[in-house]
Amino acid sequence: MTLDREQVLRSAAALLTRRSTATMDEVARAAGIGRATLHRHFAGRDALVRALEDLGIQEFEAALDAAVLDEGTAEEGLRRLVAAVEPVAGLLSFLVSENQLFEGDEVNDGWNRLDARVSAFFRRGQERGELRIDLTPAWLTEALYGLIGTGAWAVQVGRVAGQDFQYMIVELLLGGARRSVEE
Amino acid sequence: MTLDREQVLRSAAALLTRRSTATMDEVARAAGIGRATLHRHFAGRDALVRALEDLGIQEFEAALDAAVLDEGTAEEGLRRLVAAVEPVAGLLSFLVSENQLFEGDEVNDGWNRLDARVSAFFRRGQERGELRIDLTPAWLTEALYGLIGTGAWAVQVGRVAGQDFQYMIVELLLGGARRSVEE
DNA sequence: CCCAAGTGAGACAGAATCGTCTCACGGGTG
DNA sequence: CACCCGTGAGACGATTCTGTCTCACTTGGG
Repeated sequence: MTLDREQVLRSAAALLTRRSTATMDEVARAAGIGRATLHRHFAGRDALVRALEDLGIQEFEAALDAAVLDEGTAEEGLRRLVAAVEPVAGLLSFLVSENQLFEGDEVNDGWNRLDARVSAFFRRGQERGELRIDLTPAWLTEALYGLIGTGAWAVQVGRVAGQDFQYMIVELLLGGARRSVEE
Repeated sequence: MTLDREQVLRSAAALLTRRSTATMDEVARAAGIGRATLHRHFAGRDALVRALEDLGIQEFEAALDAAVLDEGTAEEGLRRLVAAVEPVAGLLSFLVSENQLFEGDEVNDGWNRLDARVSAFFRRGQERGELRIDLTPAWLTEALYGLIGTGAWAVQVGRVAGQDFQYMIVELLLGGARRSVEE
């Protein structure tokens, strides 16, 4: 009887990731609830997206915590991070592309905090000599987001096997970021 | 007096890349023309997107031709490709994200042809021993698209210097794809 | 100089979506 | 068992966008 708010948000994220113009009615149908009920819990589309943001930030932050980026090498940390992030990849990629919409009007500072943590992680890797220094932490951070989004989509359409998600991303990103002897 | 169709499409791409929900009126304003004129040349939003697709495919194909991927090493080919693609990066990233919308109903086969060319390029690189074989050509292709889109956005918001666009993408992607002695 | 073609601005109806409201239904609780 | 809260379904007006049309204006060619 009582609405499962989390389940609604997850199905909404899954739908909006594929089609960001989806109707409130479609979002409701996808969640298996009525449009009226959806409006009772989220006062309009903006509120829904805001709730998705909060959920995404919260889950991404949890993934960052779970990855304990401080421990071990940069490679180990990144592998843990990507593994922890995989279940949230769809939601995350939605928010990243959605962030481009909010034209600087109100950038969620929770997002900035996450950016800072990821960026700092890459910077530490550079300082320890584990990562190349000619690729900026900001770019590595953006590239990580982009690859996660691309990977999630590639898996969804069957272009990449789901079990290869982590491997593909980490190997590609890290191989590029890792200091190479040749060259 | 006569409408510059190409210029309209470019400004439309620039706008729609940032905000895919932009109104026909906004698209017209951005192009500096009236909404009526826009409708005279593109019968509806779908036709506009279709025209953008055609333009993007055409320009990407031209970039592929200009890059002469067959000549030289995979690294040289990729550098030429990214350089040739840079001016079209915005349009390209729009189409990639837009492609996710067309839910398989009518996949432009021109797009498949381009995919095949890029994918074949990576495969040749693998067969020649220049690229790692544990990352599939399909994934490398998707990753290239993703990084181009991410890079274009990062430059647009000032997170990455515009002059670093090519370097960042090629170094990251190639470093990951290139066979590494360590490991 | 005049005319034809293309354009911009605005009006207009139709369609789609939104947000709210009402009402009947059903499960859980006292 | 009866009550009550939350829900689904649908109606409703308001808003927004769309696509088409008209009309006056500008520009370039004859």
